[in-house]
Amino acid sequence: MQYYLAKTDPDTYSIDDFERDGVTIWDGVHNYAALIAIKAWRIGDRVLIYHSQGETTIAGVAEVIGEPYKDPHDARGISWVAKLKFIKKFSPDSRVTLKDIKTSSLFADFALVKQGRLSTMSCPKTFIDWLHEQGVNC
DNA sequence: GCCAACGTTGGC
DNA sequence: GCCAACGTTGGC
Repeated sequence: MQYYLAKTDPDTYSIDDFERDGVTIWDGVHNYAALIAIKAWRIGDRVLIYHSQGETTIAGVAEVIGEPYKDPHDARGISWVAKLKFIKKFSPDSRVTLKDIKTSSLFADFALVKQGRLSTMSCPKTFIDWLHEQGVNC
């Protein structure tokens, strides 16, 4: 089971929207490097849902429940999408922030820090271990 | 194939 | 709301 991270602008689609929907098709990813991550998603993998606006935080967790497929609505045939199930959201005052991740200085090589505009990425195991140490139940 | 111009994203 | 970073596009 692999961990990934997916960014979303909470003004467009927040963890609360996701909680309400329960299941969603994760779409809107067009960037080549980000698509590599989506295409690698497999059923049972976990995806950390990250808010990329406002307080930049890890807001919750999702699970991949459908194999990725080409976005039928993308005229150019570039984008891929996959079905995600809402698992949990973290209470707003206990969320791990981008600042926390940066100040830990352990993850300077992590794409979240190094490649600011990448919208989906895989998470190194060291990062997940660190999250667990922070008390993040993911 | 290169690179300038342009558009978009994300962080603040 | 602004702007830096950087990915993408288009002209050559």
